[in-house]
Amino acid sequence: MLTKKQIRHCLETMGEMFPDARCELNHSNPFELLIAVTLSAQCTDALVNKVTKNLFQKYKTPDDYIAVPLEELQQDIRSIGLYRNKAKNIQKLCRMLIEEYGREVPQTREELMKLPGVGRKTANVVLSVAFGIPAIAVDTHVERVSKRLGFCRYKDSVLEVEQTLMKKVPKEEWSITHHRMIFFGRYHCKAQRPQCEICPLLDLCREGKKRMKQKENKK
DNA sequence: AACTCGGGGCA
DNA sequence: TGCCCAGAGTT
Repeated sequence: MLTKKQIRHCLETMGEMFPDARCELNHSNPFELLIAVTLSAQCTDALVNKVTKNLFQKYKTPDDYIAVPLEELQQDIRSIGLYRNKAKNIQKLCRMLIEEYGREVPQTREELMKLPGVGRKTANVVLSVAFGIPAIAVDTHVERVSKRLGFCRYKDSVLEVEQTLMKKVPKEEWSITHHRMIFFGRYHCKAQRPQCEICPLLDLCREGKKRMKQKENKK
């Protein structure tokens, strides 16, 4: 496990590697962000943005989403995987916003997670990106990077990864931290072919050192 | 903890 | 073709 100081160094380096790290999902208000993040599960944000470009022209409010038949909304997001369930969830979610939350996106994790299709990760993205409330959204990238570098233990659950990060990173940096780790994970510390050879963090990365040693033995 | 949903993008 | 993608819900 890395120390707080080492983790800080890692995060700063990631910030230098990806100075523009931020949420890339199209949105102009919390409601649109909520829809976009819900759609983004298990698919790339580029694809989500392609769909929401037209979607947000047609649907502005929760009422708009439930005014059409389910089949129509499904067709409108058809190019995204899992679109049947996602369309169903969005309509259910919009009904809840109308009936229980006065058409406003709730601003607590507990309430957000009551919405269908909204888990802990989505709730944390909405909190931090839409409302500026400190949160660390742990997706596959954040989890993988945390485990490879040694921010946490290999066996940690997603929730444990989040709790460890919150403990080791100052609150003011939670939001930027998850974006930096996501960019680092997506473009550099990839799931398939991590670029350890050119990684500025190789010296303190337990997985990287292991991989480089294995490579050395093969020669 | 394991399984399922799922079309598009990329090697 | 095969494999993965800014997960969530159910068993």
